[in-house]
Parts: sequence; structure tokens; C-alpha cells
Amino acid sequence: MTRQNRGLNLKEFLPYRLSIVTNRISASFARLYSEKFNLSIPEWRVMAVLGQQPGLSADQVCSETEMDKVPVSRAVTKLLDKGLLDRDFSGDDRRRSILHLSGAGYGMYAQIVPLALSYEEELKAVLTADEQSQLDRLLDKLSV
Amino acid sequence: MTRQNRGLNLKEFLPYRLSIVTNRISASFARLYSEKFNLSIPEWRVMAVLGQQPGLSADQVCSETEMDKVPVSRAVTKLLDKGLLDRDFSGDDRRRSILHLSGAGYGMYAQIVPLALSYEEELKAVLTADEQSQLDRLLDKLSV
DNA sequence: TGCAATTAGTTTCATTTGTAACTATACTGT
DNA sequence: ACAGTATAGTTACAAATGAAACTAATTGCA
Repeated sequence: MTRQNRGLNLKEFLPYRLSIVTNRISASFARLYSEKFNLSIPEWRVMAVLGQQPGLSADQVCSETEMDKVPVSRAVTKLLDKGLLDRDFSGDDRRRSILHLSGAGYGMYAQIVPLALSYEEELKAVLTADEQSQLDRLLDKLSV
Repeated sequence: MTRQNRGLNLKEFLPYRLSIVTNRISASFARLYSEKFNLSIPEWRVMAVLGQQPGLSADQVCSETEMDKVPVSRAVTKLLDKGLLDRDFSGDDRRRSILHLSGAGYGMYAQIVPLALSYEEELKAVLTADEQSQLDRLLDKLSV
């Protein structure tokens, strides 16, 4: 009843609202690390997941981050070039890579993490504690 | 305290969670209309906003949708080619376009709207009524 | 007036992105 | 053991994207 049915009110349409909010947030966070550290979004994502779970294969990075394998492969190549990543190949299966942040990679990662956390704090600061846990719960439920 | 401070737990990191959820939702909704109606995401967005607010200029479409003017310009060109859009230019300011869905455009729009609404219903179905209003509220607060 | 600065929209060009094809390795069933 | 299939990762190609340059029209103000 509250919704007109001759048209679609974009500003109330959930997929649209989510994408506006998310794009703004991603873009401003990306500006933070891309300006200072010259990392693309896929590069940062790969570093972020390897910082937390060292030794993943490229394939596992794909499933962890829900990225396509092509951008992952390219990001890995660039990070190797920049010396931020070390790569071995599994003895068991020589197709399978084993990826670690290098010393320099960890150094950069350790600088970005606090930026990320304080950016997140800033975002969450507009919400009460209750609202923050509501948001967690809602995102879980929407992540089917 | 609940957060390790040597690393960043991606799965709990708000910008990351938002982007995973949003990308999944956008992609599956886009599949819905792109398969059936052969519209790109920017094309659909332009149609969606003009269906609701006929007579906007390209520039106003940009600010309504938060899209860049280049993709808007290209989407408008394609929609004109496909006969889904009519364009006039303002008498007051002949740079300024006045965009309307054509008859065919409205026809297509009228078919997509119910798809969109039922897709949204499906999404919201995993949430209780309370949670739905919480979500509205949270998105508002995050849309600073 | 008239000329510099703005604005709406388009085009150009370089970069990014994804689909599909490809290489190399490993697994499966006979 | 080996032919067929599957998997990890890369490369090639085509389409989408955005920054910057451009065109055309309008505004501001000396």
C-alpha cells in the first residue's frame, strides 16, 4: 500500500540503495590506500586476505574474496613485480601456488590495517551499538 | 577486544561485507533484466529514473543515479537508437536535454518494474518486518 | 556590447574488466 | 599404463569504463 505500483521508486529500491551506499564507501576507502600506497582494489584485496591467511593458493584467494580468477592472477603478477608477495608452488600439485606477503608486503599491510580499522570506526560512529549489531545481523541474513 | 589487532578480519570488515552482499544482489538482479530485455546496467538505470521522473536532463539523471556523465551519455545514445527514449532540447537552454521514455520504453519499463519489485520482495523475505525497517534506517544513516 | 568563465553533453584515448581460449599438471576409470 | 576429463593459472581479445579534451550554448560582468 505504501508503494506506488505504477512505477518504481528508485530511492526506496533496496538493490539500488545498497549499491549507492556501498559504492560510496568502497570508493572513499579505496582512495585512502590507493593514493598512499598505489594499490588497485584487486591488489589490496589479495593482500588483505593473504595478511590474514598466509599460504593460500590463487584459487583459494578467488573463493575467499569472490573475485574472478583473472583479476586475481593479474593482481598477483603485479604484487610479485612490486616485491610485495612471494610465491611458491606446491610440491604435491605443481599447478597450485602458495602465496605469502613478503617482508615489504607485510610492512605495507601493517600500515594499511590501522587505516582500514579507523575508517571502519568512522563509518560505524554514525550508528549506536545496537544499530551496529543489527547491521551485522542483517548483512548475515542477506548473505544467503 | 573482540577484534584481533595484528590483522584485519576481512569477513567482519564492514566495507568488504557490504560490497560482497551488494555485488551479489546487483549481479543477480542485472541478470534478470539483461537477459530478457538486453539492457546494460547503465541503460536500465537511466530508464528506471526516467520512468519515475520524466523530463529530466542527462545532467539530472547523473545526479539522481550518481553515475558519471560519460556512461549516462552513452546509455542515452543507445536507448535513443533502440527507440526506447525520446529526446528534446530545452527552449530556454538549448544545451539541456529533456528525456522521456518513448511508448516502447514505457512498455518495457512496465514489464521490468514488477520483476524488480518481486525480486526485492524475495530479498526482503529473509527478513522480519522489524528487520526490514531496521535496514531502511541503517541505510539512511550510512548514506551521509 | 563583448569576452572570459561555466555548463551540458559528446568524443577520444588509455586503462580495466571479463569471457573464452589456452597451457600445464593432476586425477579417473578401465 | 593411458585416454579422457578436470583443475590451476595465464593469455588474448573484446567490451566497458573513466579522465581529459573537445564542442556548443549560456552566463557574468567590465
